Amino acid sequence: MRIGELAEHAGVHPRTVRFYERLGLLREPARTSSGYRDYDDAALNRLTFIRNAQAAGLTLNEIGGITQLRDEGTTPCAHVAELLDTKLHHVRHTIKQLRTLENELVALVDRSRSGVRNGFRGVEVARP
Amino acid sequence: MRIGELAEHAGVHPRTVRFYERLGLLREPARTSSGYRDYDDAALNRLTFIRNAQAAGLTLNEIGGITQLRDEGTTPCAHVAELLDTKLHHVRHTIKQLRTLENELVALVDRSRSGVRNGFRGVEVARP
DNA sequence: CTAAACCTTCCCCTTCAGGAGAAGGTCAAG
DNA sequence: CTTGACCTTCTCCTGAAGGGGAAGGTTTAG
Repeated sequence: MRIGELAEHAGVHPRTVRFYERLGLLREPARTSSGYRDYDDAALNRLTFIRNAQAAGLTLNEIGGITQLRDEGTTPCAHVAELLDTKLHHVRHTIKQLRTLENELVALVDRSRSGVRNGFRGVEVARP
Repeated sequence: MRIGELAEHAGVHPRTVRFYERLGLLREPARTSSGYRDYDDAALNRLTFIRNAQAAGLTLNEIGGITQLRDEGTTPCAHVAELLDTKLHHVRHTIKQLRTLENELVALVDRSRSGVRNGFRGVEVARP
């Protein structure tokens, strides 16, 4: 498929696809005889992964590290393994924090809905 | 208190305090005779509010909207409730994404570990 | 065949959330 | 009184994640 189709499937702009390619997040695709980028489904999978990881709060840089690792199929360096492990701990920590935040938001929404005058002041003392 | 003390209490850099002031998130404080910013506890409360709201996923712009409404005296409970509700949905979505990412990372860490054990250490890899 | 709708590369612009450094004034301790 | 830590304004820089338009080539529908 061409870049426009790929982009539409993933819900991004074609520019973004080229941008990711430039960053090394997407591999350079095949080209048609006229020079157009020609993608397969694997590219769509990867683009979707990038979007999901990004939505989860990873930077493109971090995502690049992970996809590179996936590409290589093996992780030759213990240093990289440590890095991944650190990232995993970080992700788990973030999940915990977000759960706490979720509860606080529920409480805040309830309070401001029920017309409490100080409804949003609670945010001031909330500790995310 | 002076800007350094305020900043330290809130865990930010003095530059950040001035930055928030410039954006209108913090009101211009009193000044000492020599021109130093002179903050009271209300400023610390507000700065803490900004940090918490930011941690909750609000942009500085959104936070500015809230604080401005608060300054005007109107109690925008409905508006804030809506904002918080949107953020709540966002947080829940992010948690889901992070769970997926967690699984992905677990798999990568496993592979990474077994790769090291299987003697692929000699393969050189660029440090991410 | 022609026009619209794609695609290409190139290079500069934008927004967000600050950070850096310069050049100078002030305050507290020794 | 001097030194170091802190403060002031000013202007510019960074980095992340793209967006925009120019100038041109390609494809496809009518």
